Amino acid sequence: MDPTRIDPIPNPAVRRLSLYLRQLESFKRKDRRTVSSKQLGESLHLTDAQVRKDLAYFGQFGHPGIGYRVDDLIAQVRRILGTDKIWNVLLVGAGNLGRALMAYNGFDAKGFRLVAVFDSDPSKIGKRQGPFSAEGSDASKPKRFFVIQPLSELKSTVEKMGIRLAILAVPPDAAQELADQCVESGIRGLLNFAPVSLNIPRDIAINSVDLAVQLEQLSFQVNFSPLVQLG
Amino acid sequence: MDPTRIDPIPNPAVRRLSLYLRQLESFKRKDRRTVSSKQLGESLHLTDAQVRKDLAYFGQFGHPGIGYRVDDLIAQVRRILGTDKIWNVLLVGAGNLGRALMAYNGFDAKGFRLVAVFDSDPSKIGKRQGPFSAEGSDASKPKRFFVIQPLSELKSTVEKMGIRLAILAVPPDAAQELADQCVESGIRGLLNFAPVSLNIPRDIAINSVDLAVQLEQLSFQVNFSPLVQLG
DNA sequence: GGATGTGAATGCATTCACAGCA
DNA sequence: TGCTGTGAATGCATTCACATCC
Repeated sequence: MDPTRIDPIPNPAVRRLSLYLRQLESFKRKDRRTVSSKQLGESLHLTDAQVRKDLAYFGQFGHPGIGYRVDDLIAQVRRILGTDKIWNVLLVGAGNLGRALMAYNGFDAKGFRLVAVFDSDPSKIGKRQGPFSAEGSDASKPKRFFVIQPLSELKSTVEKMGIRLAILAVPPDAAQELADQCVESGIRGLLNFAPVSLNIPRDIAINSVDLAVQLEQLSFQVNFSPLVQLG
Repeated sequence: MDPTRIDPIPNPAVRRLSLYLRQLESFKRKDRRTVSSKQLGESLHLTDAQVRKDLAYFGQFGHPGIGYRVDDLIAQVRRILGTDKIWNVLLVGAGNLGRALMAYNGFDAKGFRLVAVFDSDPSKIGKRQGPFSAEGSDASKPKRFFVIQPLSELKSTVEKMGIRLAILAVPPDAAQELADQCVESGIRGLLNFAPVSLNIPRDIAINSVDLAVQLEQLSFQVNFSPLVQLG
């Protein structure tokens, strides 16, 4: 009817896209040149049909009789996910988790760069965190460090550095208030580690990681998965 | 046909159960005595029908005209998730993320207790980590610390302490090998923070958290959500 | 009135199965 | 032969709508 109507893309397909990318990068490290939907699927415990359908939502990337060329597909998936360009990311919260995130240096290879850290605790403002050296990785890499900024500088920093993504690693009580400040400052996507449900405008992307929730899921599965039939 | 056949429980329903619990605990802190499916749903951006159906998979917990009694429902959901009893949890990996997890003290209130930490790095073995004091929380609480154990003690510790859950916070290259060791030691559920797809037996529960995947999902949504129609 | 629990209806996502291409 | 891309069929999950109860 409406020719401008685009086929809806299943959310689960987008989630799997990230897994395909991760797996493809692993294949590339092993110098694999091509991979079939069957092989890619098996490595992730998915069916070949699932893999083909997911990728086909976004274009025709495969070659009948051959499979998918690893390099090409990596480039395509990065483009689709938007990580072919670098995203500047900020962090709110310089507590235990925040420090672990600052020290984590797997961001850059994935297209994300942590560029600023904020905290509301006056005793932390202005303090330098780092330098962080890569654990178990090339020690000759340039060491990074961060100077903790006050929230009063949030908006200006977001604008100055063109930051669109924020990671929230703060106590639960403070999370909503700080999420609001991020949104007001122009942030377009939030990764929330606080164990609370945040209210944010519909046009802002959000993703939450709650450690307790993850463990509870394991608890349930370990206890009851053999007894109750899971769907 | 088969009277022993139990209605399959949708996986998404189990995931939401954890969110209901979190939200109910928040309502309890605000001294709410009862809550309706509509109110609980709105706080999590879900429909009331969704909430009722999810809870009804597990029993009849509500009261027509009243709603759900907060205390009762908390107890029921905890029982369903299996967190009415304490789970001993071990951690593999005393790196940056591992240290953040050791310092995190939100476990206990949720029914999980971190009781042992392992690392393969000989220079870390025997070292004490901590004491950890609760940030922004009651400083009078007993301070905890951990002595890093070698992997050779994994199995005996799992057996001695009745540990069934493990958190894997290790580099990607080591993750599969260490997951295997956990399984061999009797671990029944794994929470994996390494950015790799693990192969484990079907009867072992697994849950993975990959920071890059989370950020990629945001990247996609921010870039294309207004353009492409998401399902 | 105000709320639950639940079959029935709808809407999504996955899988099947096969035409078509290298 | 080996593999993709894709309509059609199936299987799940969500929503509707209403009988039922406080």
